[in-house]
Amino acid sequence: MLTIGTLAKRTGTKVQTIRYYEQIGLMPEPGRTEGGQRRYGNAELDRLAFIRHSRQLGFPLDAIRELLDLSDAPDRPCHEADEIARRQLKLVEQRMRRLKALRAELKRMVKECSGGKASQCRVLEVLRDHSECLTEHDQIGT
Amino acid sequence: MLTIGTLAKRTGTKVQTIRYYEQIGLMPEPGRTEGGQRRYGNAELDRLAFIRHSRQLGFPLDAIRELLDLSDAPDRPCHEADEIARRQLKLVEQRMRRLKALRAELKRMVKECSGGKASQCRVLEVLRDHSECLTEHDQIGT
DNA sequence: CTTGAACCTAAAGTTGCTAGAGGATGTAGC
DNA sequence: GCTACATCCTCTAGCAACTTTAGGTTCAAG
Repeated sequence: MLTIGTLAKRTGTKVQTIRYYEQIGLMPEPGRTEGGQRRYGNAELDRLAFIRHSRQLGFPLDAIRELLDLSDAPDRPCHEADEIARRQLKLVEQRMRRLKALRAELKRMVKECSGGKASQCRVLEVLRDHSECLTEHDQIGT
Repeated sequence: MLTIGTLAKRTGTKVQTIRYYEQIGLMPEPGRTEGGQRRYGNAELDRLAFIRHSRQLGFPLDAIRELLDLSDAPDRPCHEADEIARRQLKLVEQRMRRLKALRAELKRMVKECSGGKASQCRVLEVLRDHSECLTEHDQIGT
């Protein structure tokens, strides 16, 4: 019988995150002690490890939910899992391309910083000027 | 005199986002018409362009705030701006390294999918198994 | 039996926006 | 001057995926 803290340590998750996963139905409601504390078994440990590994690969929680469902139903065809993975791969490659462009521009900025006053600073100048960059008006970050 | 919609179009921002920037103090409170609609000048257009370009480079709003302050004080030494840019560059490089590892693992998963049933699916198997991957217990996504 | 680490719930905060409701304004054409 | 109607306004809530805080309870070791 594992406490939530042990589960957390073993999977590199925060305790609160585990409770959050329970809240949104990604982890099952575990058994409790008389005093009301959660106690887990190995099945839960495995499930959480699956979730965390998937998160580390960047899968959103919704996709993980689907993957867990598939994982629980061994007779269903697996092309759905494959689909999800391919989609994720595409996203990752998109982000990589974007980051590459960003890195190039940041490198240029840093390299050309005069080290003098803000008024001559290339960093600020480059930020002020859109014209040299790929003006894709879309989202970043995620 | 520019309306908020014009400003939005010119900078590739949504109208609500501009109002949001105003709310958090990143954009100044502009003048208003008698009826209460916002009217902007070119200074505001430039400022917004600066913000958007910085966001496209992945700078968080806090960093942009600092950069704007620097930009407003031309006599301050620019090494702070340089610092911020370097920090950002480091973050970007970190993310790139991480994404590269992810891509490799995703590619492997996709390649080895048998196309059969979920019970033999490598995608699910790989997700179940942490041992082959760099088990860095830290955040992803951002 | 005491101490203190680890547990509990519930609610709010984080980042950077986006979306919707419900209504007011501005401007172009007639 | 009047009517459409695109655009503007405020306010509130929502998104992902958690994290933090507050205020209290339980468990296990010594």
